[in-house]
Amino acid sequence: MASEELDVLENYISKHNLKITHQRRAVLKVFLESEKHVSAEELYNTISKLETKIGLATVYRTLALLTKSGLASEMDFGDGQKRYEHCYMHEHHDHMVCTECGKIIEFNHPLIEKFQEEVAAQSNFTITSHKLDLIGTCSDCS
Amino acid sequence: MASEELDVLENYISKHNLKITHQRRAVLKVFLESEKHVSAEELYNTISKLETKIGLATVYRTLALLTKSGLASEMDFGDGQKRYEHCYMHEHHDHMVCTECGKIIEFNHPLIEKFQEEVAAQSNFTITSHKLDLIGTCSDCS
DNA sequence: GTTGCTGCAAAGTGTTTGCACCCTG
DNA sequence: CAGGGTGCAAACACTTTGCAGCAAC
Repeated sequence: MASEELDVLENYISKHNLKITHQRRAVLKVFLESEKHVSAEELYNTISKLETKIGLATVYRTLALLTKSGLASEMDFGDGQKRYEHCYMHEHHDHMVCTECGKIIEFNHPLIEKFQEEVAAQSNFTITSHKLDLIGTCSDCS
Repeated sequence: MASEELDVLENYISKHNLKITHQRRAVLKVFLESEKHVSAEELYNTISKLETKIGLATVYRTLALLTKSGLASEMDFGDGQKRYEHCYMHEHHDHMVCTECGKIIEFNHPLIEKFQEEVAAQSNFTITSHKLDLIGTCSDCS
């Protein structure tokens, strides 16, 4: 685990009187190595296949910690579970979700973002975040 | 209950060898009279305040039926429960969700729609549906 | 009178929490 | 060695399901 991300986590942890534990390192490591949109359960399964034995509750708690420290962000694609995405040094983007194979393609379209702001301004609405998901089938599945 | 919607429901029901019951009428009625984005629980509470005594399970089952018959559509705003929106003769729109008061403002921006299609086409992705939610605070709350 | 529908309570999900013990700093 | 962290199991919130009796056609 080379990483800047560990620094971010340790920084957050020391600022909040928390502690680095081997469980937290393990969850962070596997999270960073995982594909983009993991659920807590998937992360737990992956970790369990490796030597380390970690409780599912700890995975949830650590994901909450990563979210608070700015390394992960919670996503909800409506499949019944929260998914977590890397967000350290990672630009904003939206998603196309393939209903056949589950693949998630990321994209970004500056004009869409711009029009969102425009439309919000018309209603005096202050955007704090947004999500745009296109649901359908990807090129492999259609 | 004047409505065309009842016709749609009865039509779907007769086509599928199902039955019209007073519970189904009651759920449909209250659903149609409700504001745009109700949850099953809210619908259940509203119905319970009126004379009729209907089981929560029936509300869930009827909402599933309404969804299949094209009168309602399921939404997930990430607040932990499914919400249902009228969709018979109702144009597509997106949502601004106020995190303070829960208000949901609907909007539609043709160009945003257009760019979505454009960006999907670039990836050979076939859109079947999409959702765009702007999260933030409305004019009353900010 | 079939066959689908209902209410109830039990079972299921995914996630959170209380608690006694453990480990980090 | 103090205070936070962990595992476990129980608790949770929302939704679904099994079943015996009921009602619509």
